[in-house]
Amino acid sequence: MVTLAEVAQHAGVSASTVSYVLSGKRSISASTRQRVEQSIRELGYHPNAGARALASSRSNIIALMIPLRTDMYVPVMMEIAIAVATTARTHGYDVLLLTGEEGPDAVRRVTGSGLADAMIVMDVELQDERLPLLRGTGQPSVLIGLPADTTGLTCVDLDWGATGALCLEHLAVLGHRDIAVIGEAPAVYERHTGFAERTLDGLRSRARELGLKVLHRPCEGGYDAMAATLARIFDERPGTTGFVVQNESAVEPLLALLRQQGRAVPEDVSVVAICPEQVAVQASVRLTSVAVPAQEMGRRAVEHLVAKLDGRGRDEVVLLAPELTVRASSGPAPSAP
Amino acid sequence: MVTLAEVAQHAGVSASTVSYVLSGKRSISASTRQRVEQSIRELGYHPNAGARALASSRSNIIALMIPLRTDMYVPVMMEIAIAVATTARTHGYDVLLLTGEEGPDAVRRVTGSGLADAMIVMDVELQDERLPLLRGTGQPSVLIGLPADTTGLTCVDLDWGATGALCLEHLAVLGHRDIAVIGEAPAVYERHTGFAERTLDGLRSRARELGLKVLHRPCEGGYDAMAATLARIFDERPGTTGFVVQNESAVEPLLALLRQQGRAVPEDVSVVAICPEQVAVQASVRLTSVAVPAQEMGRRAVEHLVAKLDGRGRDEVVLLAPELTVRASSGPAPSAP
DNA sequence: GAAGTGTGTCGAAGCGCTTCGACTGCTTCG
DNA sequence: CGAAGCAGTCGAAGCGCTTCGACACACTTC
Repeated sequence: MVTLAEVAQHAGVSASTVSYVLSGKRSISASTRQRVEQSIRELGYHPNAGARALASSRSNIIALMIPLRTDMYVPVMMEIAIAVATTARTHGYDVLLLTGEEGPDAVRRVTGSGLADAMIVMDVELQDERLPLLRGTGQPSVLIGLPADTTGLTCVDLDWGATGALCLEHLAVLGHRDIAVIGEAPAVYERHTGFAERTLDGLRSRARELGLKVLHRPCEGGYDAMAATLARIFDERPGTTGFVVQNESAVEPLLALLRQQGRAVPEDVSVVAICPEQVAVQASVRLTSVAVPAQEMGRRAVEHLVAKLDGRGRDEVVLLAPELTVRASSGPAPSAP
Repeated sequence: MVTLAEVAQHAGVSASTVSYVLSGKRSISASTRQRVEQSIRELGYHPNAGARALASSRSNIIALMIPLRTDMYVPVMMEIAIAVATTARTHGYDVLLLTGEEGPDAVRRVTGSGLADAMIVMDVELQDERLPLLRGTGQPSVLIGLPADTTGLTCVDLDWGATGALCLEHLAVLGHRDIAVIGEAPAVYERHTGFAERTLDGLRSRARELGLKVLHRPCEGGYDAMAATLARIFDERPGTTGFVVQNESAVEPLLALLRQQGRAVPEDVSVVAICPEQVAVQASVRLTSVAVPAQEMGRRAVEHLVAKLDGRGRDEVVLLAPELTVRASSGPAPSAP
């Protein structure tokens, strides 16, 4: 293993000079710099991470807490994680992967041990146990998701309320009056995950303003669950002509079942999905949808974190504006018989 | 920030004693141990990771390289990553997330800097650039996936050859003679990803033994691509009655298209899928399938790595035996007209 | 020409931990 | 009863780096 000292000797300078060449924190003459860089290359030197962390009390690592559960938005989570990792690298950081399993203890451990300089937390619940800890430590952190109380926190998220409203509006403009909302699995609502509730709120309040009727049904993914859910919906509200789906694994079943029942999309019923772009495009009917900007969220989270670590940036809630893309699954409501 | 020295002072012992309490590397009297543990708790002490790494030249971190691409098996990758992270924690390790982006350099960086003690590499290509590096370093590593040459490497993977053979056999036993294989996107084959090619080899060689005809077609996911692929298949081989699908995003389109064409599953054609359990169960027809044991793979990879780090364990190729679960998508071949 | 101002380099201290050898009392055994 | 062995503890060295102050030297500035 090559050390700084060996590089220094090889280049005929002192260790501190090599360090300054590496960090750029003091000016170094061009000739010395070149000599040192040459030695670094020749010897294949890599600074020891532990020593660096100890001496500088900076680990250059960002911790990322991902949910343990895989009952929703798996590809989204993955995309965020990848975006976080790659963005972090461009700023010189590595990413430590924590699963939610340890819960709040993970926050303590990472903060206390100096393992990471900062933290990104996903799958935030409205009253998340981790929040007090994050507020308490001096460590910068960014949430991907929005808790009930955001004071003293930095959050990045899609504006789910606006997303719900946008979907509703789109259907309203098309003349639909009776809307069914197919949501995530009941468990998602039970643990008060912010995005699910906010979407619903946005949807409902806009419906109230526009005088539309909204029926919300959580739904496990898959055909059987969707079939049951759909039956109940048409049972309660036979006049339903608009659907908003926020559950990737219910999208395709819904389309298949509608087809099976002889309800044409978009002639008889319109469907608007809230899902990753890929799902919307690959579905059997190209779906009018609001995409979840996963990459953007990951990137923004890291950038805010880096800003904080550099002393710039302050607590802030960043809500990304939803964008609705009209595709083939929505159209004018059938005129009443 | 609380240090070892402060704990020592608080407990009235020397720093080394506290260290030995923590590591258990020397015997400590029960009374001293208790006093120290008490102090640790009272002060909320967490050992500094950097200092530890420096002094012991062990970071207690495992690096996990995941693919940057998201053109296949995203949920599987995610499941593996989560399994790796949770298993690693039970052995006292944390996980550093690396994307394939940096390529081989990431291996050099992590190895050289002592950032991680060991490495798990996913998305292995048959002739992977990273292999020479992994063989060269003293660092233990485990591949999830199988390259062409495994000498000096430890690998964990599903036995894809056997998986292919198993699917083929199942269809053969049911009397199908003309089999179509719907594969991953062409790009996956082009970069010579081991699993895709091995599956195909296993399938084909068993087909040869049993005298069946096999037609392989790579396929991007989604309806349009699947429709084109399916048309070509029935065009070339109108007598096709068995399908093997290795591409999650082609599964549902295939089923829908078959239905649309009036071909009943499993009465007219049988479908066997190679996909995550969830996809098989949630599909519109419950699919006969071979599951990808993602969790198992992640767990095993970590356990092998930990064994190596402990000086136990040696290079070895672990192939998990595939299991085929019969569900509702496969049945006897229709007797020839 | 003395004082001030940069610029480039070095030496040494120290980050918080692990670990080795040494020491102290015991017990145990020939 | 002295030597040997062991459990339990301590002190000190050192892991590889960053960073602070000091210093040498070359310039400007009055």
